[in-house]
Amino acid sequence: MTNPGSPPSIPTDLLAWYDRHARSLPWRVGPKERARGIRPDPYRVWLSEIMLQQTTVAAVKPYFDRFTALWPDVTALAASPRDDVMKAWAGLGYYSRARNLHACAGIVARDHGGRFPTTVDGLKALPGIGDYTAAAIAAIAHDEPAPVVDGNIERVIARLFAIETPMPQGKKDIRARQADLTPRQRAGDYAQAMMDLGAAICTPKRPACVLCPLTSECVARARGEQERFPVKPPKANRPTRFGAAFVAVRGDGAVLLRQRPDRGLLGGMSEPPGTDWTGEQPDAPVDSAPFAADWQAMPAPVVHVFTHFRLELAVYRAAVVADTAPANHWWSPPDALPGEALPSVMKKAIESAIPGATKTKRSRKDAA
DNA sequence: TACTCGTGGCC
DNA sequence: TGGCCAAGAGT
Repeated sequence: MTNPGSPPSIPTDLLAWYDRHARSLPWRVGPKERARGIRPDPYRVWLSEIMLQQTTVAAVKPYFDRFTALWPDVTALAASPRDDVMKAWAGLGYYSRARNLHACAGIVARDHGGRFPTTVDGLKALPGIGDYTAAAIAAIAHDEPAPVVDGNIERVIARLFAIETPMPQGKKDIRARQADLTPRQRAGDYAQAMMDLGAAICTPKRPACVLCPLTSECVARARGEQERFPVKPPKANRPTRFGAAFVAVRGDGAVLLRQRPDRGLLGGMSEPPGTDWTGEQPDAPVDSAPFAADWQAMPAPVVHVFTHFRLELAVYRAAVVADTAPANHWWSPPDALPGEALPSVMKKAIESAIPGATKTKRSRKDAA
C-alpha cells in the first residue's frame, strides 16, 4: 500500500525534532545512545509497552521501577508466583495485562530460551501482545520498520492528512499511511518520535502547532481545524451499578479477604467479601454478608468510575472474633494488607471502614 | 464489529 | 463537576 501524497520530508523533519526534544524515560534508549549502537533491552521494552497500554507515562514510571527491581529479566519474572505479580500490579488497572504478562513471561522463558521473538508475527502470537505492541517492540527493540499506531500516532496522522473517516474505521487508512511513512532506517526512533510529538505537541486539546516540526505539512492545520481530528463517534452513557462490601476486622486488626474469579472485571485480584453489583439499590445488603455480625454502615458509599459503568459501593464494617476463615477467604494482618493484590476501588472501600489500613507504615508517616 | 476491561489527572 | 483522555488486547 502506497500513498504517493506522503511528503518524504515528514520522517526526516520528525527525526531531526526528536534528536533535540526526545523525552528521557526509564525504559528508553535515547537517540544519542542509539546512534552509538546501544540497543534497548527487549524485556524492558516489552514490560514498558504492556504497562503503557491505555495508561499514562506518569502512572507507569513507579511501577516500571518496582518491576525491574523485583524482576530484572524475563526469566526472573517467569519464575515468580503469579500472585506476586498481581500484588505488584495492584493499582495500575486493566488486570488482564498482569495475568497475560506472567503467562507471556512463562512462554518466552520456557519456549524461546528467554529471548523475545524479533518479528511482528512472532510477537503477536504471545498473550497480551496485539497489533500495536508487536509493532512497537519490533521497531523499538529491533529497528524493524513495522507500522506503529497508538492513540498518539492515530491523532497525529489523522491531522496530517485530515482523515474524515470516524474511528475506529479510520484506523485502516491511518495504518496504511503510517506504513508508507515509516523509514527503513531508525524505525524505532521514528515511532517514538511520533508518540512524543503526539504527547507533547499534537495534543488532543489545543495542540501547540506553532512548535510542531510538521506544521507546514499538516492538512488539518492548513485548514485551521486541527482539533476536529481524529473524528470520533459520540460515547455511550455510563450506567450506575450498586453493591455492598463487608469489611470484617479481627481483634488484631486483620481484615477478611477473598480472591475474585480469574476472568472478568478485576479478575484474579483480592477484595473484601461483597454482593454482586446490580442496576438496582439492594433492599437489605446485610442479608448478603458473609456471616452474621454487628455490621455498621459507613456514612457514605464509595463511588468509583470504571470504563463503562459507575459504581456505588455501600461499605459495612464489623468487629468480629474469629480464628477461621470461610472457604476461599483469608485473614490479612495489618502489616500484610498494604501488599495485597487490592484494586484501587477495594482499597477505597477498606479505607472508608478503617482509615489508613491499606497504607504502609512508611507512607502513613510520610503523609503525616 | 462492538463490547469489556481500571485508574488518575486534567480542564 | 463530569466528561475526556492515556504507548490497546481479548473475545
